[in-house]
Amino acid sequence: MMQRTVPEGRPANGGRKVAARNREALVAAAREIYAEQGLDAPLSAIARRAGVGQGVLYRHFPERADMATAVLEENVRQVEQAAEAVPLDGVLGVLTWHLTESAAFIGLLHADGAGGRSHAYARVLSGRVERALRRRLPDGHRLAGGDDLMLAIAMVSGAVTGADRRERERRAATAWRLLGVEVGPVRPFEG
Amino acid sequence: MMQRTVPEGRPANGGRKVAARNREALVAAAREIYAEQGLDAPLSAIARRAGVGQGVLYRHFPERADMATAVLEENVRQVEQAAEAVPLDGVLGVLTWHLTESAAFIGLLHADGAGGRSHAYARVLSGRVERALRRRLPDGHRLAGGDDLMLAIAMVSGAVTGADRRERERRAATAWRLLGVEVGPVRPFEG
Amino acid sequence: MMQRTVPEGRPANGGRKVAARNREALVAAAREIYAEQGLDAPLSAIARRAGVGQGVLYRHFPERADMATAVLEENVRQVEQAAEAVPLDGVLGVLTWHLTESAAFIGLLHADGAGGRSHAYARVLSGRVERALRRRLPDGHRLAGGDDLMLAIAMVSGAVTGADRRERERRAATAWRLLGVEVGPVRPFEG
Amino acid sequence: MMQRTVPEGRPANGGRKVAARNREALVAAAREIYAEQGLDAPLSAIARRAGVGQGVLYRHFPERADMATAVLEENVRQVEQAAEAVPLDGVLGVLTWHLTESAAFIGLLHADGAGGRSHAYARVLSGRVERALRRRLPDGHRLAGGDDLMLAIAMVSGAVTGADRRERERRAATAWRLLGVEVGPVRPFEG
DNA sequence: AATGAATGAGAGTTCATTCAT
DNA sequence: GATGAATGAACTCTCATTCAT
Repeated sequence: MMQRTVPEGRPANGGRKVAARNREALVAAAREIYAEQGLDAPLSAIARRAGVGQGVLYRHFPERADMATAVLEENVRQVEQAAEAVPLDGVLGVLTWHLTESAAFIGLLHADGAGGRSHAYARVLSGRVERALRRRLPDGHRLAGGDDLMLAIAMVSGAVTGADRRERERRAATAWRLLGVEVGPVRPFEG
Repeated sequence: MMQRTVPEGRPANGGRKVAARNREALVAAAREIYAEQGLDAPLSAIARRAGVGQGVLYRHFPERADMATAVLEENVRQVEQAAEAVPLDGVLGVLTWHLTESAAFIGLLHADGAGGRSHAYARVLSGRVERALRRRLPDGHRLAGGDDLMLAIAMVSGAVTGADRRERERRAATAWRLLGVEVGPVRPFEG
Repeated sequence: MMQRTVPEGRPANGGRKVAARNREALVAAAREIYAEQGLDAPLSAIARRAGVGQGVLYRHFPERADMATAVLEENVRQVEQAAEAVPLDGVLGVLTWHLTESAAFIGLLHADGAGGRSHAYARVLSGRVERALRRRLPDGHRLAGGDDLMLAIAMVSGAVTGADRRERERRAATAWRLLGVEVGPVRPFEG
Repeated sequence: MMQRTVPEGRPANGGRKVAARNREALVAAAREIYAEQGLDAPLSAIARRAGVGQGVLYRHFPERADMATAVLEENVRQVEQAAEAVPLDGVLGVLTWHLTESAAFIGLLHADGAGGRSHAYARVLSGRVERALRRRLPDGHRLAGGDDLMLAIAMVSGAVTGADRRERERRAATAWRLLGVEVGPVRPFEG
């Protein structure tokens, strides 16, 4: 049988299927790179890690923040799913896991906005986190009033920033304790 | 290759007297720029704001972090002075003022960075803040144990980041309340 | 801080086809600039002469020495080709031509520098020159022993540096005479 | 007895004696720094090593090359003194010692001149070396004709550049051997 | 649609040189 | 005369973003 040769110099164009796969690969790569290098990591590093060209990255995420937002989006979705399934302390455990693992979570919820599309979207995501938690929040809970809930999250986030992975988890635990809040096991949500 | 400089029409060289003035101008400029743009602001912006050449900045602050450390140092000194004069809630008020005013405060105390001279110094400053507060901390205070004290500060800092000035102050108050800690008036220390 | 680029009125992006052409242009420009200004010439001068942006230079030659090595590589190839075709005195003529034309030649073969990738490669090239010459070197030739051969080349190079073009050629001739070695016509190798 | 205090902020002004001492210190420092870092070493390093301000350096050596020339001048004087006292092979030994020790020697004799005062002076020094050697050169010596003598020196210089100290000495010996010239012990001239 | 090279604006850093004190 | 700070141009290197193929 003859060997079919791939025409040289013409990169494969996989069509729609590949496009979706690329998007996922980019988000996954971004999650890793952000964790390793922080949110300021060069976009080229993400594209490289994802195994795609820079152009693809721009096609899927035209603004720099879109990339980070996409990672955050996934995190938020997990928190929402957890809120469907487990009581408050469990949800907080999942949330805490994301706080300690994912640079995107902290960095973006914190982002002092110049505004812009993705800043607005970060606020949307922030609202989704709040709603997800609040449905599990019993009346009269310590954090039930005003924006105490989101503030507490920001505080835990503040407690963990700047430390290495192991230390982050320890600090998160202490921080919640100082807030007088019970937190379940710190781990990702698995349906 | 050697550097070839064109020495035409050079502005006056202020001489030795201006050295101290320049240093102060740089620190003041850095405080402003950090507040506006964050700790990653370009050094050139600081030099420009201070009205000096880039070389002057490097003479006074050979490493990037030295600049931020100098700002931090001033903040810490005020906290220490407050701790000499007023009781805990007052000191926390001064501390909180710095947390809400100065981007350099926590970013630096917290950085678990690569090490290096100024990282070590940041730890020294961190220790000084802790000692200053602890001497005013009654036994059995909520934050008396372990590193609860510094962690609480980091938490308030986390609560505060990303908001505008007015909002920052409100959030700081709420954050301390969530921690169950009484805080005096939020203001700079004036001997 | 992130890099903010102003993308106004950007010149055309030549696309992938120009890559090879750019590389060649850079090597050619480097050859000229090195000859004019020495191996320490600013890389920006090379990029400018080649008519490309600085980034292109770095893409093709990530380390400073890579650029010089590329020039050297071409020189060495010519010597090797000459060694395939003509007897010793002819090869030495070609070699001498490169010594008198190209600043990159000895500066690089000689650098006992810190090591690093391109230093290693320089040694490879040095070995290739030596082998190319040695295959044409009759037993018992004056330069047959030890590293006499490469040392002699370094000596001629030393004789030649610092003079203008015409003078260089004269000195090279004298230098070889002092070494008691017969050299053919000094000229580039043309297949 | 009262302690006499040195008036602060007024650097001692030692008068003429100190000026001479400073000049010597600078030349000595330059010799060291050049040996360590090459002729492109920052002038500030030389001033620092000499323990004087940058201004003093410029007072004594207004042009960059003046500094290097001063070092070279001393080298040349030693060769001249040797030529008064010992036969050719001894003088060549002293010369070789300088070639292997002193970056200034090689670099400057080689300097492809833009011209300028110190380039001219380098030629003067070059002439002095030649005359010093020639008076010891028997008629009919290998290097007696034309500029063979200086060319041979340049060749040895070329042989040694780029190697580390120990290697330089070995190469110098081989180089002189290839030139068929007998050389005495390689060492500085001590009256 | 994907690729990956090109572009060029900065950011960081280093020094030669001047000059008030 | 000496000191050493100031100046700022020049150089290296990095990326965000575009775009021919």
